[in-house]
Amino acid sequence: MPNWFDDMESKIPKGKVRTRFAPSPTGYMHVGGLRTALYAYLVAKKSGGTFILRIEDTDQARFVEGATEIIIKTLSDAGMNYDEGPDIGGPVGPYTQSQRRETYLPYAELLCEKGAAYYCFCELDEQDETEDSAEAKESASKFLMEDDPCRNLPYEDSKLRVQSGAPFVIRMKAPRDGATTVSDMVFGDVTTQNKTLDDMVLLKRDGMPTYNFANVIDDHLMGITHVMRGSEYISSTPKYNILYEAFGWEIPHYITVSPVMRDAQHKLSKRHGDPTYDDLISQGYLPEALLNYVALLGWSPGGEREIFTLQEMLEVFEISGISKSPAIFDMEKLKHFNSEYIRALSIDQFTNLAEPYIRQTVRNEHIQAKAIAQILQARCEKLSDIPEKVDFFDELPQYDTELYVHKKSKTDKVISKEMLLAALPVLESINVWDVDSIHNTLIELAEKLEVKNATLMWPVRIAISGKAVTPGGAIEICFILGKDETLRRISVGIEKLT
RNA sequence: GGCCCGUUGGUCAAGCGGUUAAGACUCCGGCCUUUCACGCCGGCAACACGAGUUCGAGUCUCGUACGGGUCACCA
Repeated sequence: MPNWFDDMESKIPKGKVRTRFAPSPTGYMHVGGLRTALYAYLVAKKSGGTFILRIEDTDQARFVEGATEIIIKTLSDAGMNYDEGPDIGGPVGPYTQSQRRETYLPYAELLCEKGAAYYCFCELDEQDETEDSAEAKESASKFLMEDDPCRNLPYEDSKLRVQSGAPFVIRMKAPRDGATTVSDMVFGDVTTQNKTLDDMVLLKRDGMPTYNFANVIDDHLMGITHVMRGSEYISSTPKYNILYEAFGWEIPHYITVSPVMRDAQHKLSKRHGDPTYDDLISQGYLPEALLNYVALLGWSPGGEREIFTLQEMLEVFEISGISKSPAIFDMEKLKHFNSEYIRALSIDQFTNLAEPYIRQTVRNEHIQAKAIAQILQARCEKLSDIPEKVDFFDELPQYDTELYVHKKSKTDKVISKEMLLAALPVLESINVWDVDSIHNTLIELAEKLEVKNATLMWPVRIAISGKAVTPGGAIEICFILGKDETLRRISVGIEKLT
């Protein structure tokens, strides 16, 4: 038994909740991962506990440059600050598994000594890497379910072979009879017959632990009290329990969450073209909105309320509200959350966020981004929609005169031309070009002409925007465009209608 | 295929043996409005199926169907 273990334990505060988000650094953060992180964060912080980030990079072949940084940045953008992690350290570090390499072997050997694991010298390389076929898998697992010849090797003999330099892996010696019951805070008690458990590898030939083993060791060493992870791991949990028991360690609380799906049969996956966290952000979704939406995929606070800040979630989050069934990610609903969050922004916040998007198509310096932002805010679902919505400010698009025909406003091409002809001189006579004077002038004109406001406003808006749908009405657009450009566009309209 | 898990409207979901089975998104009407949107009002739409248990079942039990997970020296 490595004697520093006890020291390690004394560094962990007693009686406090400790959770961890333990992603493998793949180079991106997926939506499901964000949700797992969120739940882990909430469980810890709700009770004043500790939230830890641990990087699970035991697969050396999968190293991705900068992947850890992406995870760190995402967590920080989303406001989920961790108390211990690879970049900030902590009492039970390091927090990157590849840096804890030497930690695992002694524990695996301890298990061998205790007879709960064994050295295995079998060569299984043939069906390595490329072999993915069901047949290969079947034959491999068949082999494992049969008694591995190494399983019953006397411990001393194995030890000798190891010392002589023979390559080996260490496998867990799963019990062949009895049953193991796992208590999960979401799924309840799940009982598995031990004979269905395989002798999973604990330590790989390269000396690195497998994911499962590293998880057990690190969760214990780091004092994790609540283990949060996806349901894909639920069937290996009985093996975890057997390991914990072999060590004589306390079994943590398991909180298993079902996957976030693209549709009824497929998980959300980057491979299949589903957006990652970063994709969504660059599509103009707000981190807060995404976090809020994702929280509700698979968890419900029970009431009718749906909008929660991270702080507010902390107050209402309950593990009992987590659902067992998978949830399908619905982009439409995300959009709804996003527009709610956009509308809740102050005008300055929104202007700051929107300006870069506005400037993608509106290059004219005379046009105020803030003025556009003002009329845009209530009709913006996501930021990336903005350039296309405001492009007409820069340049009057080519448009079809059919746009002047609108039944509800009682306009057709003939009436529209009359309206524009009437509007031109009165607009020209305005001295102070502000919203009020434009408004008053046009309303007066409509009265004078004895037409409803819409009959006048519709053609004006079409003439100055060239679009059927615009952010804001005719008056705001006239104002933003400025007097000269407004008059010019109206003249263009008159010509088009002639 | 073995083992494990799940199943309330198109989607997210509330419900914990007695309800007219919430709410949100989407969609469709209507109102408001200078368009669209926002907002407000209204509408369509669900307990997978079959047996039990019970006075009574979306809620409990068992089967069936469908879906998911897992069965790697990947995580």
